[in-house]
Amino acid sequence: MKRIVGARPSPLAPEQFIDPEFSRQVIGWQQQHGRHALPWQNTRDAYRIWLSEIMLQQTQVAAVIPYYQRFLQRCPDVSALAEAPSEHVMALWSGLGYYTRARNLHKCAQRIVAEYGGVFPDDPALLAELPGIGRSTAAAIAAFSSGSRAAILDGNVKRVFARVFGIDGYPGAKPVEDLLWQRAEALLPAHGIEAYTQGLMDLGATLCTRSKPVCADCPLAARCVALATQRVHELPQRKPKKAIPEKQTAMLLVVDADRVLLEQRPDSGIWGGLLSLPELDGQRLSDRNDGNDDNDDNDDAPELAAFGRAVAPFGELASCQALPAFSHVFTHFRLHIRPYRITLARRLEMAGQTRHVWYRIDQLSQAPLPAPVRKLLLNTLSVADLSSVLAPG
DNA sequence: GAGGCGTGGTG
DNA sequence: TCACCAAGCCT
Repeated sequence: MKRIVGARPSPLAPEQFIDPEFSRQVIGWQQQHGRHALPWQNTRDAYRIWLSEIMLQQTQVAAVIPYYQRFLQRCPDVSALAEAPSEHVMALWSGLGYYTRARNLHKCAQRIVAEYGGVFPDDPALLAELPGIGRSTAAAIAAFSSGSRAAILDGNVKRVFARVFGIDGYPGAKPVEDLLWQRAEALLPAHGIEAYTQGLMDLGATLCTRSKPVCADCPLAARCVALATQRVHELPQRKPKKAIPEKQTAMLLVVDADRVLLEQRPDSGIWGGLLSLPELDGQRLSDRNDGNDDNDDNDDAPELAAFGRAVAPFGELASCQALPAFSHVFTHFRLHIRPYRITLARRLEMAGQTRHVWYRIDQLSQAPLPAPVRKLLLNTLSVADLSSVLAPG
């Protein structure tokens, strides 16, 4: 860091927090008790480290591991990923959630090839300019792949710092987050950034957990403000929560011979860029505040004519059968889904460009589907339709 | 700067 | 059954 000659440190300058003992304790603990055998460890391959960091954003280790290994099999390096069709990338991500990550991952791979000759830069500031890589993820990638000295500040670190230093307030609030970044920068070790960075993550994931933290085993217990003041359970302060809205939609399960009708969703919005079932116009994500629960199929069920109009571009409606309704809860709203099984008298050729596709039922496992839609299709199409595909003649 | 964006596990 | 949680980034 540059220093203007003659300038004196302000009262809150990072120098105030320099504390070599802190990183020594974290590093020592990590080497003895931290995690050393995760699939993305013991490598300096920036591609593998980057992929793991993106998958791990807001996602737990156990959920990531199978996706990570399958992804690496199909796309073993950044060139393979850059050249892969977008639909393959989305299919590999299908079920992991936060699908903008997958589209940004693909874009990022193409930029690494085009702008950096397929080699990830070491500089965290350059990494942070790439799509899907923010300040913290850039620092993690740089630290693990090239030993660059840069600070991370993810949920684990925020929780550890809030407790060890007794920091009040919601860590997502700007002033609190600024303070946390200041600490994170100031506490960086002169050497051993890899073990230190991994150690902070491991502490947060295995000891300093949100509920039931194992303070007895913590290397920072002796200096932990929250432990000393019996405030471990109330730090970090939670985000103030609001009631989530209720929304509903009618999904159309249109089957014809060995195919089911799917629709590509817009890139922005829920399930962006995935394939999903067509939804009834006017029902899609419309607000609904009548307080009814799931299985009141009759109250405001769509008219039969509405189904006929919805499928008109694809065929002539023969019959329509309501399937069991269910709900799916997102971070920010609850979606009530009413699925309907549609049978066509005859299928029409699709005219012009369309976001719709007749997808082979026996290929659905390859399709980039939202998790609840995949479940619905699996449950509904289990035997009858698959047998029509598999049976000869 | 607040809100949008998924999913599976857990108590 | 349900509320809450888990390695953030983008607009």
